[in-house]
Amino acid sequence: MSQAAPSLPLGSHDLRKAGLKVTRPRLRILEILEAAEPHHLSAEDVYRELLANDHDFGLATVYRVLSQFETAGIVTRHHFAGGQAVFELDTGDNHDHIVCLKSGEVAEFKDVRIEKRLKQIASELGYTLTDHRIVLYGVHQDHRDA
Amino acid sequence: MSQAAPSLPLGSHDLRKAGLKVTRPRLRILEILEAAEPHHLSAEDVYRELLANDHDFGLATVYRVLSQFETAGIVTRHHFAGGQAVFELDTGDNHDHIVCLKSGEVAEFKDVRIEKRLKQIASELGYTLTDHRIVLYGVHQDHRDA
DNA sequence: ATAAATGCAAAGACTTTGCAGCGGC
DNA sequence: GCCGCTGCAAAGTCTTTGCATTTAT
Repeated sequence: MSQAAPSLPLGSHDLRKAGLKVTRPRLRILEILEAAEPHHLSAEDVYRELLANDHDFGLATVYRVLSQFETAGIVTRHHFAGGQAVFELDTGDNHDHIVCLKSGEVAEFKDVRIEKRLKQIASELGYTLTDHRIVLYGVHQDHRDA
Repeated sequence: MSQAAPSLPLGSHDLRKAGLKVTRPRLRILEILEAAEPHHLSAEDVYRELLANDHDFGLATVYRVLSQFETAGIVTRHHFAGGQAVFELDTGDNHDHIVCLKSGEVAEFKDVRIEKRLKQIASELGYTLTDHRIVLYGVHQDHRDA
């Protein structure tokens, strides 16, 4: 009987392209990142998710894979708070973030005007802009009280 | 002979205002931060500076003092690279930073247009903006080759 | 005098690394 | 079968903390 489903799991392509072997941990981590809502997960978050649904994987592997993904441009690493790094799938749209100081929630936004202006500023200072990070800190109206 | 100089070392006022005792380590750290060029020092940087010119102070004290200063609003903590935090005197002008990916140098800039726009964006998302961080990553023209 | 600040060393949080065995290709 | 990947545990880096002593007020 013929098999209609794709012969390779989703995400394999990205891994191949990055020169990474298609392994179970890597695929699962990709899945977890894709499914994540909000998009930002710490290594521990990913690890817990793995433990909950899978056989055992090592935390070290999570860190290794996330670092490899970062190098490959598959994920982006952020340092919102301080201690822990968080990772998110790099969708290529290069959005920015706003963090609620009361609830810790992270929302996303993107603004072309700002990006244009930043590029201009960099240029005025003698830099060729490669990337940028904007993090806004504020209080969301739903958490004024807290 | 009368003494024209102020009776208290520079910086004492800021410390008092913050409810912190005026101690030698705190004054020295303030001085070091004021003199720093560029403005951004890691705890280790401050520590080395202390060791070079003073009796022995502990690295733990440096961290403690910098944290207290941060709480008091005297300094701001940044996480440009990843690993190490860097500190700079909070001059109140709330400028932003651009990091050269080749040399690691950090330059500063300030742009009111961007700040206005960010405030607006936050507001549109339902947030009251408290603070923001912008870090640009690029290559300075002097380090294209490196 | 009293409470706070310091130094030291030890502990902590987060992340990376070494190595023997397992698993894609 | 080969080379890369994984798990485990150990090491690393940066930062914080406990406690006895010193210091500012």
